[in-house]
Amino acid sequence: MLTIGKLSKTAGVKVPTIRYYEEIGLLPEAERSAGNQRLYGTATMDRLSFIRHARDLGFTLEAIRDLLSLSDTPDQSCAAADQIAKAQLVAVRDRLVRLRALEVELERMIVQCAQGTIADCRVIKVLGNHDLCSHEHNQKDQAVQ
Amino acid sequence: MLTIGKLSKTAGVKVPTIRYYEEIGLLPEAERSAGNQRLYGTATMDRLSFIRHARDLGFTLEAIRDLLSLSDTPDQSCAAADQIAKAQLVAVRDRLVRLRALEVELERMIVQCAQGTIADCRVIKVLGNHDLCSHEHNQKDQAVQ
DNA sequence: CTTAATGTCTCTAGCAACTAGAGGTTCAAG
DNA sequence: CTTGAACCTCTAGTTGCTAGAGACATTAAG
Ligand SMILES: [Zn+2]
Ligand SMILES: [Zn+2]
Ligand SMILES: [Zn+2]
Ligand SMILES: [Zn+2]
Repeated sequence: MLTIGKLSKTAGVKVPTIRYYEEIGLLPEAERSAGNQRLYGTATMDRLSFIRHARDLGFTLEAIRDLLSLSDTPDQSCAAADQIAKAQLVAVRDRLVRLRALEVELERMIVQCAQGTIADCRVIKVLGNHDLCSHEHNQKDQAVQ
Repeated sequence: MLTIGKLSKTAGVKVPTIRYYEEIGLLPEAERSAGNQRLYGTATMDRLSFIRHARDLGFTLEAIRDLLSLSDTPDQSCAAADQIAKAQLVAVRDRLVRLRALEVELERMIVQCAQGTIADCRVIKVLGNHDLCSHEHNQKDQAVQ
Protein backbone atom coordinates (compact mmCIF):
# COMPACT_ATOMS: atom_id res chain seq x y z
CA MET A 1 0.00 0.00 0.00
CA LEU A 2 1.29 3.41 -0.98
CA THR A 3 0.95 6.66 0.90
CA ILE A 4 -0.32 9.63 -1.05
CA GLY A 5 3.21 10.98 -1.39
CA LYS A 6 4.54 7.79 -2.96
CA LEU A 7 1.56 7.57 -5.26
CA SER A 8 2.16 11.15 -6.24
CA LYS A 9 5.76 10.48 -7.21
CA THR A 10 4.98 7.23 -8.98
CA ALA A 11 2.13 8.59 -11.04
CA GLY A 12 3.55 12.06 -11.58
CA VAL A 13 0.49 13.76 -10.12
CA LYS A 14 0.76 16.23 -7.29
CA VAL A 15 -0.58 15.36 -3.87
CA PRO A 16 -3.26 18.09 -3.74
CA THR A 17 -4.38 17.05 -7.20
CA ILE A 18 -4.91 13.49 -6.04
CA ARG A 19 -7.02 14.72 -3.13
CA TYR A 20 -8.90 16.95 -5.54
CA TYR A 21 -9.66 14.01 -7.83
CA GLU A 22 -11.02 12.10 -4.86
CA GLU A 23 -13.12 15.06 -3.84
CA ILE A 24 -14.79 15.32 -7.23
CA GLY A 25 -15.30 11.57 -7.38
CA LEU A 26 -12.81 10.79 -10.11
CA LEU A 27 -10.91 8.57 -7.71
CA PRO A 28 -12.69 6.43 -5.11
CA GLU A 29 -12.40 7.35 -1.46
CA ALA A 30 -9.08 6.02 -0.30
CA GLU A 31 -8.59 3.52 2.45
CA ARG A 32 -7.11 5.02 5.60
CA SER A 33 -4.32 4.01 7.92
CA ALA A 34 -4.79 3.85 11.69
CA GLY A 35 -3.66 7.46 11.76
CA ASN A 36 -6.19 8.52 9.11
CA GLN A 37 -3.73 8.80 6.24
CA ARG A 38 -4.72 7.71 2.75
CA LEU A 39 -3.46 4.38 1.44
CA TYR A 40 -3.55 3.22 -2.15
CA GLY A 41 -3.30 -0.08 -3.99
CA THR A 42 -2.42 -0.83 -7.59
CA ALA A 43 -5.98 -0.38 -8.84
CA THR A 44 -6.03 3.28 -7.86
CA MET A 45 -2.50 3.62 -9.16
CA ASP A 46 -3.65 2.40 -12.59
CA ARG A 47 -6.69 4.61 -12.52
CA LEU A 48 -4.60 7.65 -11.69
CA SER A 49 -2.12 6.88 -14.47
CA PHE A 50 -5.02 6.64 -16.88
CA ILE A 51 -6.30 10.02 -15.73
CA ARG A 52 -2.88 11.58 -15.95
CA HIS A 53 -2.28 10.28 -19.45
CA ALA A 54 -5.68 11.42 -20.65
CA ARG A 55 -5.07 14.86 -19.12
CA ASP A 56 -1.76 15.03 -20.95
CA LEU A 57 -3.65 14.34 -24.14
CA GLY A 58 -5.97 17.22 -23.37
CA PHE A 59 -9.13 15.39 -22.37
CA THR A 60 -11.32 17.25 -19.92
CA LEU A 61 -12.06 15.70 -16.55
CA GLU A 62 -15.63 15.27 -17.72
CA ALA A 63 -14.49 13.25 -20.75
CA ILE A 64 -12.17 11.24 -18.54
CA ARG A 65 -14.99 10.50 -16.17
CA ASP A 66 -16.95 9.08 -19.10
CA LEU A 67 -14.00 7.07 -20.38
CA LEU A 68 -13.41 5.60 -16.96
CA SER A 69 -17.00 4.58 -16.53
CA LEU A 70 -16.98 3.03 -20.02
CA SER A 71 -13.89 1.03 -19.14
CA ASP A 72 -15.90 -0.60 -16.37
CA THR A 73 -18.04 -2.41 -18.93
CA PRO A 74 -15.48 -4.38 -20.96
CA ASP A 75 -18.04 -6.37 -22.95
CA GLN A 76 -19.81 -3.41 -24.46
CA SER A 77 -18.96 -1.83 -27.78
CA CYS A 78 -16.20 0.76 -27.63
CA ALA A 79 -17.99 3.10 -30.02
CA ALA A 80 -18.72 5.60 -27.27
CA ALA A 81 -15.09 5.65 -26.14
CA ASP A 82 -13.88 6.12 -29.69
CA GLN A 83 -16.38 8.90 -30.12
CA ILE A 84 -14.94 10.77 -27.16
CA ALA A 85 -11.45 10.44 -28.61
CA LYS A 86 -12.67 11.61 -32.00
CA ALA A 87 -14.32 14.64 -30.45
CA GLN A 88 -11.07 15.40 -28.71
CA LEU A 89 -9.19 15.11 -31.99
CA VAL A 90 -11.64 17.50 -33.63
CA ALA A 91 -11.18 19.96 -30.79
CA VAL A 92 -7.39 19.71 -31.04
CA ARG A 93 -7.47 20.28 -34.80
CA ASP A 94 -9.78 23.19 -34.39
CA ARG A 95 -7.37 24.71 -31.99
CA LEU A 96 -4.44 24.03 -34.27
CA VAL A 97 -6.11 25.91 -37.09
CA ARG A 98 -6.75 28.91 -34.88
CA LEU A 99 -3.30 28.87 -33.35
CA ARG A 100 -1.67 28.77 -36.76
CA ALA A 101 -3.66 31.84 -37.76
CA LEU A 102 -2.45 33.58 -34.62
CA GLU A 103 1.10 32.57 -35.37
CA VAL A 104 0.89 34.11 -38.84
CA GLU A 105 -0.50 37.40 -37.56
CA LEU A 106 1.97 37.67 -34.73
CA GLU A 107 4.85 36.98 -37.09
CA ARG A 108 3.59 39.57 -39.51
CA MET A 109 3.23 42.31 -36.96
CA ILE A 110 6.64 41.61 -35.51
CA VAL A 111 8.61 41.52 -38.75
CA GLN A 112 6.83 44.59 -40.08
CA CYS A 113 7.81 46.70 -37.11
CA ALA A 114 10.71 49.03 -37.86
CA GLN A 115 11.70 49.15 -34.19
CA GLY A 116 11.18 52.86 -33.79
CA THR A 117 8.89 54.64 -31.34
CA ILE A 118 5.56 53.53 -29.98
CA ALA A 119 3.89 56.05 -32.26
CA ASP A 120 5.10 54.08 -35.28
CA CYS A 121 5.04 50.59 -33.76
CA ARG A 122 3.45 48.08 -36.06
CA VAL A 123 2.48 45.84 -33.16
CA ILE A 124 0.49 48.60 -31.50
CA LYS A 125 -1.00 49.69 -34.82
CA VAL A 126 -2.18 46.24 -35.79
CA LEU A 127 -3.66 45.55 -32.38
CA GLY A 128 -5.62 48.76 -32.74
CA ASN A 129 -6.98 47.81 -36.14
CA HIS A 130 -7.90 44.35 -37.27
CA ASP A 131 -8.15 45.56 -40.87
CA LEU A 132 -4.36 45.45 -40.92
CA CYS A 133 -4.50 41.68 -40.43
CA SER A 134 -4.23 39.40 -43.42
CA HIS A 135 -6.59 36.69 -42.22
CA GLU A 136 -9.47 36.04 -39.94
CA HIS A 137 -8.71 34.89 -36.44
CA ASN A 138 -11.63 36.41 -34.73
CA GLN A 139 -13.17 33.39 -33.12
CA LYS A 140 -13.04 33.21 -29.38
CA ASP A 141 -11.79 30.12 -27.75
CA GLN A 142 -13.30 27.10 -26.19
CA ALA A 143 -11.70 24.96 -23.51
CA VAL A 144 -9.47 22.16 -24.84
CA GLN A 145 -6.72 23.05 -22.42
CA MET B 1 -22.09 58.87 -26.47
CA LEU B 2 -22.84 55.16 -26.56
CA THR B 3 -24.65 53.10 -23.98
CA ILE B 4 -22.98 49.91 -22.86
CA GLY B 5 -25.25 47.86 -25.10
CA LYS B 6 -24.30 49.80 -28.23
CA LEU B 7 -20.64 49.67 -27.31
CA SER B 8 -20.97 45.93 -26.80
CA LYS B 9 -22.42 45.42 -30.28
CA THR B 10 -19.98 47.76 -31.96
CA ALA B 11 -16.89 46.28 -30.36
CA GLY B 12 -18.08 42.67 -30.27
CA VAL B 13 -17.52 42.38 -26.52
CA LYS B 14 -20.28 41.23 -24.21
CA VAL B 15 -21.82 43.68 -21.77
CA PRO B 16 -20.73 41.87 -18.59
CA THR B 17 -17.23 41.63 -20.00
CA ILE B 18 -17.09 45.39 -20.47
CA ARG B 19 -18.14 45.90 -16.86
CA TYR B 20 -15.56 43.33 -15.82
CA TYR B 21 -12.82 45.18 -17.68
CA GLU B 22 -13.81 48.36 -15.90
CA GLU B 23 -13.80 46.59 -12.56
CA ILE B 24 -10.25 45.33 -13.03
CA GLY B 25 -9.08 48.71 -14.29
CA LEU B 26 -8.49 47.78 -17.90
CA LEU B 27 -11.08 50.33 -18.96
CA PRO B 28 -11.46 53.65 -17.13
CA GLU B 29 -14.54 54.23 -15.03
CA ALA B 30 -17.28 55.21 -17.43
CA GLU B 31 -19.16 58.45 -17.36
CA ARG B 32 -22.71 58.07 -16.16
CA SER B 33 -26.03 59.38 -17.39
CA ALA B 34 -28.50 61.15 -15.08
CA GLY B 35 -29.97 57.72 -14.38
CA ASN B 36 -26.59 56.18 -13.53
CA GLN B 37 -26.08 54.31 -16.75
CA ARG B 38 -22.66 54.05 -18.34
CA LEU B 39 -21.83 56.24 -21.32
CA TYR B 40 -18.87 55.85 -23.65
CA GLY B 41 -17.03 58.00 -26.15
CA THR B 42 -14.78 57.03 -29.02
CA ALA B 43 -11.65 56.86 -26.87
CA THR B 44 -13.06 53.99 -24.82
CA MET B 45 -14.41 52.45 -27.98
CA ASP B 46 -10.91 52.38 -29.46
CA ARG B 47 -9.42 51.05 -26.27
CA LEU B 48 -11.97 48.26 -26.11
CA SER B 49 -11.34 47.32 -29.74
CA PHE B 50 -7.65 47.14 -28.99
CA ILE B 51 -8.32 44.86 -26.04
CA ARG B 52 -10.66 42.68 -28.04
CA HIS B 53 -8.18 42.30 -30.88
CA ALA B 54 -5.33 41.50 -28.53
CA ARG B 55 -7.51 38.93 -26.74
CA ASP B 56 -8.33 37.36 -30.10
CA LEU B 57 -4.60 37.06 -30.68
CA GLY B 58 -4.26 35.28 -27.37
CA PHE B 59 -2.61 37.97 -25.26
CA THR B 60 -3.39 37.77 -21.57
CA LEU B 61 -5.12 40.67 -19.86
CA GLU B 62 -1.87 41.32 -18.03
CA ALA B 63 0.04 41.64 -21.32
CA ILE B 64 -2.71 43.83 -22.70
CA ARG B 65 -2.52 46.05 -19.67
CA ASP B 66 1.19 46.52 -20.36
CA LEU B 67 0.63 47.17 -24.05
CA LEU B 68 -2.02 49.76 -23.28
CA SER B 69 0.18 51.58 -20.84
CA LEU B 70 3.05 51.54 -23.34
CA SER B 71 0.79 53.02 -25.97
CA ASP B 72 0.32 56.03 -23.71
CA THR B 73 3.95 57.04 -24.24
CA PRO B 74 4.17 57.44 -28.02
CA ASP B 75 7.68 58.93 -28.02
CA GLN B 76 9.39 56.03 -26.31
CA SER B 77 10.98 53.09 -28.06
CA CYS B 78 8.62 50.29 -28.94
CA ALA B 79 11.10 47.59 -27.92
CA ALA B 80 9.05 46.62 -24.87
CA ALA B 81 5.88 46.30 -26.92
CA ASP B 82 7.63 44.21 -29.52
CA GLN B 83 9.03 42.05 -26.76
CA ILE B 84 5.56 41.31 -25.46
CA ALA B 85 4.45 40.30 -28.94
CA LYS B 86 7.52 38.13 -29.40
CA ALA B 87 6.88 36.38 -26.10
CA GLN B 88 3.33 35.75 -27.22
CA LEU B 89 4.60 34.29 -30.50
CA VAL B 90 6.92 31.99 -28.59
CA ALA B 91 4.05 30.85 -26.39
CA VAL B 92 1.86 30.21 -29.41
CA ARG B 93 4.56 28.19 -31.14
CA ASP B 94 5.18 26.22 -28.02
CA ARG B 95 1.56 25.38 -27.89
CA LEU B 96 1.48 24.45 -31.54
CA VAL B 97 4.26 21.94 -31.04
CA ARG B 98 2.47 20.33 -28.16
CA LEU B 99 -0.89 20.29 -29.88
CA ARG B 100 0.59 18.66 -32.97
CA ALA B 101 2.01 15.91 -30.78
CA LEU B 102 -1.44 15.40 -29.27
CA GLU B 103 -2.99 15.30 -32.71
CA VAL B 104 -0.61 12.54 -33.79
CA GLU B 105 -1.30 10.41 -30.73
CA LEU B 106 -5.05 10.86 -30.93
CA GLU B 107 -5.04 9.95 -34.61
CA ARG B 108 -2.97 6.88 -33.92
CA MET B 109 -5.15 5.55 -31.16
CA ILE B 110 -8.28 6.14 -33.19
CA VAL B 111 -7.17 4.51 -36.41
CA GLN B 112 -5.67 1.56 -34.58
CA CYS B 113 -8.92 0.71 -32.85
CA ALA B 114 -10.70 -2.22 -34.46
CA GLN B 115 -14.05 -1.01 -33.17
CA GLY B 116 -14.78 -4.04 -31.08
CA THR B 117 -15.48 -4.16 -27.37
CA ILE B 118 -14.12 -1.97 -24.60
CA ALA B 119 -11.88 -4.86 -23.57
CA ASP B 120 -10.02 -4.56 -26.87
CA CYS B 121 -10.38 -0.83 -27.42
CA ARG B 122 -7.16 0.76 -28.48
CA VAL B 123 -8.20 4.13 -27.14
CA ILE B 124 -8.72 2.75 -23.65
CA LYS B 125 -5.53 0.70 -23.90
CA VAL B 126 -3.34 3.58 -24.94
CA LEU B 127 -4.76 5.88 -22.30
CA GLY B 128 -3.88 3.26 -19.73
CA ASN B 129 -0.31 2.96 -20.94
CA HIS B 130 1.82 5.78 -22.27
CA ASP B 131 4.41 3.24 -23.53
CA LEU B 132 2.01 2.60 -26.41
CA CYS B 133 2.51 6.17 -27.55
CA SER B 134 5.00 6.93 -30.29
CA HIS B 135 6.18 10.28 -29.02
CA GLU B 136 6.46 12.36 -25.95
CA HIS B 137 3.64 14.70 -25.11
CA ASN B 138 3.94 14.63 -21.40
CA GLN B 139 4.32 18.26 -20.65
CA LYS B 140 1.53 19.95 -18.85
CA ASP B 141 0.12 23.12 -20.17
CA GLN B 142 0.59 26.74 -19.48
CA ALA B 143 -1.97 29.44 -20.10
CA VAL B 144 -1.89 30.97 -23.61
CA GLN B 145 -5.63 30.72 -23.95
C1' DC C 1 12.96 7.52 24.42
C1' DT C 2 12.90 11.96 22.88
C1' DT C 3 13.21 15.20 19.43
C1' DA C 4 13.29 17.11 14.92
C1' DA C 5 12.11 16.84 10.27
C1' DT C 6 9.16 15.55 7.09
C1' DG C 7 4.67 13.98 5.58
C1' DT C 8 -0.12 14.18 6.00
C1' DC C 9 -4.72 15.91 7.48
C1' DT C 10 -8.79 19.42 6.77
C1' DC C 11 -10.30 23.74 5.47
C1' DT C 12 -10.39 28.04 3.09
C1' DA C 13 -9.11 31.04 -0.48
C1' DG C 14 -7.06 32.20 -4.91
C1' DC C 15 -5.80 31.98 -10.10
C1' DA C 16 -7.71 33.53 -15.34
C1' DA C 17 -11.21 35.46 -17.68
C1' DC C 18 -15.12 35.52 -17.74
C1' DT C 19 -20.56 33.85 -17.39
C1' DA C 20 -25.06 33.43 -15.22
C1' DG C 21 -28.60 34.81 -12.34
C1' DA C 22 -31.41 37.48 -8.85
C1' DG C 23 -33.76 41.46 -7.84
C1' DG C 24 -34.26 46.19 -8.79
C1' DT C 25 -34.12 50.79 -11.79
C1' DT C 26 -34.22 53.46 -16.08
C1' DC C 27 -35.28 54.35 -20.67
C1' DA C 28 -37.74 54.46 -25.25
C1' DA C 29 -41.72 53.29 -28.01
C1' DG C 30 -46.44 53.39 -28.66
C1' DC D 1 -49.02 55.82 -19.09
C1' DT D 2 -47.75 51.47 -19.73
C1' DT D 3 -44.96 47.89 -21.26
C1' DG D 4 -40.79 45.73 -22.31
C1' DA D 5 -36.08 46.03 -23.25
C1' DA D 6 -31.92 47.58 -21.49
C1' DC D 7 -29.47 48.80 -17.59
C1' DC D 8 -27.85 48.68 -12.56
C1' DT D 9 -25.35 46.05 -8.45
C1' DC D 10 -24.20 42.03 -6.18
C1' DT D 11 -23.16 37.24 -5.59
C1' DA D 12 -21.81 32.89 -7.08
C1' DG D 13 -20.25 29.52 -10.56
C1' DT D 14 -17.05 27.77 -14.24
C1' DT D 15 -12.21 24.51 -15.03
C1' DG D 16 -8.49 22.34 -12.99
C1' DC D 17 -6.03 22.95 -10.10
C1' DT D 18 -2.48 25.63 -6.45
C1' DA D 19 -1.18 27.82 -2.04
C1' DG D 20 -1.44 28.46 2.69
C1' DA D 21 -2.77 27.90 7.74
C1' DG D 22 -2.83 25.20 11.70
C1' DA D 23 -2.95 20.58 13.55
C1' DC D 24 -1.81 15.53 13.70
C1' DA D 25 1.21 11.28 12.10
C1' DT D 26 5.28 9.02 10.94
C1' DT D 27 10.10 8.18 10.55
C1' DA D 28 15.20 8.67 11.44
C1' DA D 29 18.75 10.25 14.26
C1' DG D 30 20.85 10.84 18.55
ZN1 LIG E 1 7.31 47.97 -32.50
ZN1 LIG F 1 -6.68 40.75 -36.55
ZN1 LIG G 1 -12.21 1.58 -29.52
ZN1 LIG H 1 1.28 9.02 -24.24
